[in-house]
Parts: sequence; C-alpha cells; structure tokens
Amino acid sequence: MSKGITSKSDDYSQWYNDIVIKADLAEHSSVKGCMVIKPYGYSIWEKMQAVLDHKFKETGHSNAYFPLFIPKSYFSKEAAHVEGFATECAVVTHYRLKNDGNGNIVVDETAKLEEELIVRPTSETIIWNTYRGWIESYRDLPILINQWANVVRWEMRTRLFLRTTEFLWQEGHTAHATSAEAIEETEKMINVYADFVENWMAVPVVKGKKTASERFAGALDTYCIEALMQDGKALQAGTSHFLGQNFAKAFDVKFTSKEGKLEHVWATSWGVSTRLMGALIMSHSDDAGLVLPPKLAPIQVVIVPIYRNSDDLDKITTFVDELIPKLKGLGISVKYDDRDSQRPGFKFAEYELKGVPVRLAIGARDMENQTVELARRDTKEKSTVPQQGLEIYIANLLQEIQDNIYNKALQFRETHITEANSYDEFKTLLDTKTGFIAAHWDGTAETEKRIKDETKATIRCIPLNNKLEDGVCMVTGKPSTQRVLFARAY
RNA sequence: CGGGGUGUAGCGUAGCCCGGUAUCGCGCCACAUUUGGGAUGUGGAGGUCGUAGGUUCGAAUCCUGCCACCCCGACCA
Repeated sequence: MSKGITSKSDDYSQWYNDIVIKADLAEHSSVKGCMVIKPYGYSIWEKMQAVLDHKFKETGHSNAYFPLFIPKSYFSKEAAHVEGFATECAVVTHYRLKNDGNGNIVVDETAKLEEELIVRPTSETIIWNTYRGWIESYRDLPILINQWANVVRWEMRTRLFLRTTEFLWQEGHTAHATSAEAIEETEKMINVYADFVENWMAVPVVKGKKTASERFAGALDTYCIEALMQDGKALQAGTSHFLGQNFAKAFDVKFTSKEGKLEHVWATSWGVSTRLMGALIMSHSDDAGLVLPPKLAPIQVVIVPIYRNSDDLDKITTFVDELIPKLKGLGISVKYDDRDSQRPGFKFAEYELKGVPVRLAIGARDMENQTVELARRDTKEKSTVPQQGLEIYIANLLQEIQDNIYNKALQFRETHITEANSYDEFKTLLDTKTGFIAAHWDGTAETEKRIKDETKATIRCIPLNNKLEDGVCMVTGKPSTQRVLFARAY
C-alpha cells in the first residue's frame, strides 16, 4: 500500500503510530512521554477547539484561566481526589538554578520552596479555592466557566495523542445552587460532547455513566461517551462529572440561599482532550493514511494541476483562480498545489496520507472537455465531473463524505455490540470478535474487579436510557436488572 | 517499576563477533530531461559513530559506568 505505513491488519498499534508520524500530525519530543504537535496536527486541534468553544459559549459558559501550579496542600483537601491523582503528579520543589563551578548547571538547594507546587493534573482544587472568594449569595450562582489549558499526568506508559505526559484539553468547572441544577449541567455537557464527536468528528458514541470504581476521583457521578476503535477496543472520548458538594466542602465554598440558609455549593466538571485526535485518527483511517471528516479537515479540497508546459499551467490556473472564490464562498477550504517541485503522483499520495477529503486533478484534457477529475478520500473513488456547477457538487459531496464515514463507523460499532449470556461466552467474544459486550453484572465492585483482573475488560459504561431486562450476573449468578457494556479499552 | 529493543548524516540502515578512520537506500543541493498515481540521469554537500572513562601505536568495533528514547505489561483521559 502506501510507502512506509504498516498495514492495519499486520500491527494496529504500529499502523496508528505510522499515521501520526507520516501524516505529519505529531512527533516524539526529546522529553519522555511528551510530543510535539506539528502544524498540520495542531490545525485539526484548532478546528476542534473552535467548534467546542462555540458550543460552550452557546450554552452560557465563559472562558477564564487559572494557574498552572497548585500548592500541594490543596490536593489533600479532598480525600478521594488526592488518592486518584497523587501517584502521577509532577512536583516543583525549587525555583532557581546555579553554576556549580565546574560548568554544570545544578539546582540551587538554597532556593527550596516552602511549599511544593504541583503541576496541575486537573484544576478542581485551585479553581474551587478561587471560587470561595467569588460566591456569597445565590445571586452569584451559577458560575459557568471553561478553561483551555495544558495539564500534566505522569503516566507510566504513553502513546501519541491517546496518553501523553503533558496534554492539551479544556476543563469546565461550574458552581450551582442546587443539586438538580448541577446534574442538569452535567447531562447537558455530556450531550454537547456527544453532539460534537458524532456530528463533527463522525465518531458514534455510547452515552452512559461510569460505575463507582471507574468514576473521576472526587465525583459522585461520572457521565461519559465511549467510542469504539477499528481494532475493537473502546476509547473514552469525554467525561462530565457531577461533583456534588465534595469540593465545596473541601474548600469551604458556601452561599446564602434565597431562604437565608447557608449552604454548600454544588459542582460539576467536564473535559475533553487532545485524546480526541487519537479517536479521530483511529476511527476512520486506512492503510493509505489518515481519513478526515470534512467538517474538521484543515484542507477540504486540494487542487492538483497537471501540465506539460507553462501554457497548460496558465490555462488551468486561470480556471482555478475563478473556482477558488466560489468554493470559499460556500465556506469550503481549498488549497491549490501548483508546486513545480513535485510531480502529480507524489502529490496524490501525499494528500491521501494527510486525509484531505476531496482532490481535484485538472489537466489539458479536462480543460478541453470542461471537466475535472475528482477523487474522494473516503472511498478512493475517482470520477469525471463537469466544471459547470462544480462548487455546488463539491459542497454536497463534502456532506456526503461526512455522512458516509459516520455511517461506516456506526455500522462497525453496531455490529460490534454483542450480548453475552455466560462468562465463557463473554471471554470468547473478547478474544475473537472484540468490541462492546453487553452482559449482566451483579453491580458489585468485587465482581467488576474480578472480571477486569481475569480478562482485562472493564465496564465502559451503563448506557443512559438503558433498557431494563431481568437477568443474572454472568459471573456470580446474582440477579441483575440491566446489561452493562464491557470492553477492553485504551 | 518489570520485560524487550534501539542509539552511526535530516530519516532508515550496514559495519561490531575477528580493532586500521564509516556502507547502502531515501531525502537534500545544482543542472537537464520530465509531469493524468510516489520520475530519470549527471554532478555535489552532509558524520563529536548517544555519553564519560579505560585498554591499545590506533576504538563505531574490546572493557566499565552513565544517559536517552521506543515497544510490550502494570497505572490512567
């Protein structure tokens, strides 16, 4: 197939890495576990940010920014929270370097911080410590804030985009007067995420709730969206947490209600990260490289001229110069690649690798016939299309491609949700068919852990609006009222 | 933290066992011919062989220490 890309069926993991590197999305930096997001990869992230940011603002949120550093003592204030993050924190202990006299730069031991600073793995603590000063009355509520930031989690093992030591994300942190309002916010935001992932990224998701043991550290309830990758493994694409009054209590954030009573504030937090890039790459791409949904492709249409002499090129360029404004007028991003330094075949391969949804090739033959050659990335089909009305044709085609890759992913997902009625069947499905497995579970953490230890499968979620169905736990035989979704996950 | 691997030109590599100043491919630069699926020819540039020390007349090669990164697992978004 393509030069230098490992086939998906040979080695899925290597295939993924190859696409990230060869499509010029990111590269490993010289710092362990940290990556450099390259311009092409970053431009995709910027498109994601733009859409999400708009949705957050439409739902009443504002952006703000809180410090990168968090005093260590803040972490110990919420017991479950510190437990969840303690083992993966980067800690700043000194604030100065010095020359040791032998030409080496060393830490100046005399410049030791009185209290260590944690590089934020998430910002609940610093934000709730700040909110204490902002909230006195029910009139100050709700507070609906989002922050775009980088965070650091010192994971043992990293993977480009899917899990890096430092990653980019957004984290929403809201404060409410009532439990009901906070829960409504939590649900609203998981729906915003699902809408974005499905309708922009073209990745179908299952909305659900996490079990107690899979919850965010410090949350009373964690809602999530779970996507299924082409290798049959699940990927958590976004989470929205109902934090109850845990952080308000830990940071002493109270307000006076309409009734004049002093009460603790109710909280939510929600986030998606550059991990979504990983989901995007893995969901649609093939052995020829990246496949991007038109709605997030930095370049939606690329035009490659094919010519033998400058006369040919001039004619083509004249046509293209008229076409580009028409496309742009319809909101379509277009690149005219008239580099003379590369031949057409090279360009075709390059834009396939980079996942550009539509490619036009225009040569002398086309100019004579008033046509263009159009190739779509998702199906790799080529066709000859009239120049007349081309921009309309392309606008429609982009939507068709968006729908097509979504439906393809949806079909894969639908055929990879399988019911298992015994533990043996469950294990066989995990090893052979993979994907989500819907099974009865007795609701205990013990059984959940046993399944995880024995099969590496976790409960991805209890789907929202799950249909109730009496059954018995596939492991213990105890009664169960609904099936939950298991899978091996990233 | 365990297991495995790698470190030699921008990238990928050979050479290492058996010591004598680094091979090949891609890429890069120039020129020409090319241009409807990853062009061809000719010429050219590019190297602290991860790092520190040791052995030796001489080290990419042998010895010792150190460092870094990648992959697999445990942890996790």
